[in-house]
Amino acid sequence: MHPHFSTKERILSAAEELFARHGFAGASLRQVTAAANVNLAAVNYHFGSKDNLINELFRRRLDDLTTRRLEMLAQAEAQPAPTLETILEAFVLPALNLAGDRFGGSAFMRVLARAYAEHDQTLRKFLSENYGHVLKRFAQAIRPLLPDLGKEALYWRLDFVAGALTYAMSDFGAVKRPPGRSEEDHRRQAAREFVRFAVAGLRAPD
Amino acid sequence: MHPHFSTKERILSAAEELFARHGFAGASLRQVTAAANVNLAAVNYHFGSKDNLINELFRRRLDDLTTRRLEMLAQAEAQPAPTLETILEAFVLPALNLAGDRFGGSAFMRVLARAYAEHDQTLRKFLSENYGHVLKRFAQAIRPLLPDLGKEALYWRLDFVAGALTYAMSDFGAVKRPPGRSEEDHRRQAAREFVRFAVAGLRAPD
DNA sequence: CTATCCTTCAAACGCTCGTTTGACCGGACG
DNA sequence: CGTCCGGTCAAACGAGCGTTTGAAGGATAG
Repeated sequence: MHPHFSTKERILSAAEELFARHGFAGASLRQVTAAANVNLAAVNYHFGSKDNLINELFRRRLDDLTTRRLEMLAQAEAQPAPTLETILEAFVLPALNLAGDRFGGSAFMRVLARAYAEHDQTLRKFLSENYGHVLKRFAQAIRPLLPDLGKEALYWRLDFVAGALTYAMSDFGAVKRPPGRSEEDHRRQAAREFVRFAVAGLRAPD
Repeated sequence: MHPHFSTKERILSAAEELFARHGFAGASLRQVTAAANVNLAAVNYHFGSKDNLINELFRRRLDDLTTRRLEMLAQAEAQPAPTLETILEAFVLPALNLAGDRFGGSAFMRVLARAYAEHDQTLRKFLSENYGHVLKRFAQAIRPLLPDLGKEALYWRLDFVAGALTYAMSDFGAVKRPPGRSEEDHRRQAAREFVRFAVAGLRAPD
């Protein structure tokens, strides 16, 4: 990789870290450009506005993430007898790999958790229009594997699963990484625990 | 709006709604005081600062919530053979009652969801210092009922349970109340679905 | 060489932010 | 009566906000 990062890339990375830490309204463009060692006006030159910078920040990561998720889902469904585990792993593992990305991936996961809590219309509209189909696609894949579950009960539980995943990704919880364990192992452990928990919860008798 | 409420209460309620919608940094004191029909300076007079207003906002709801949770937990443990279901109900029902509170309860749940995404030190420190003991208390109660589960796995799963509950109860979940059903019944149904899901998830093999 | 285009820069534009100030009101109390 | 005092008020404070501007690089093409 080229040792020198472009102005756009440095802005995106700095914004990712600062938005993760202080929120979209809480981190200013002056903080972002200072952290990126870039002139203040560069944001409006390259991205047009702060709102659009936020959109591009999501696009940079989510395009790749959704592609990989749908690829893994297709692989899972191509097998003769798809299991709930493999489908949930298709959802979780790409996010896990992104979170483990060498530069900024985990910061992006925290930004994503903020986006879920965000009720502001602009960002929610952008995300649901561009990436809303992925969740529906996974819901369709899970439905035939839980034939005894009522439609309403399934929706309840998918809500619970989404909440638990978001919560786990935002790294706020009581579980701290033990001193002797690597960050990589900690994430892998989280994914293992999550899939096990979610599968059992979804399979509970109606 | 509600002229018989005190200035402090009107500020807290307006702040709850606006912080839920726009975040702590995204909603200004001018918006809050305008919505509360109160002078701008009233916030600093009654609360000292915006940060402290946020703290008091959490204190108003969480003091009562944790008290009721611990009361119900004590009742569950007083029975000859406590079950996972009754213990989880002690955690869930008070939160659901709060969410269904006639004025502002659901807005507070959305604020709470934002607090989970918040990585800023001030709010996190306040919450963990004042209310962190509750989750530990429930963990102690649940532990003997899941003797085969490792300590770390238990904490992971309680994290998932708390996250699922929080996100399910802020109103951006998929499940809306059907027209023919009362709010009370809807809440009861939600509790049933959640406890069933959470019990199965906790009981998953380690 | 000059001309062109893309990018960077310091400076400034209105505007909104959280907070502070000092005056003013109205009931309580001697 | 006058004094006090918790509460409310309009106004202002300095700082920081997102965005815009116009000039200045710097590489490339003719």
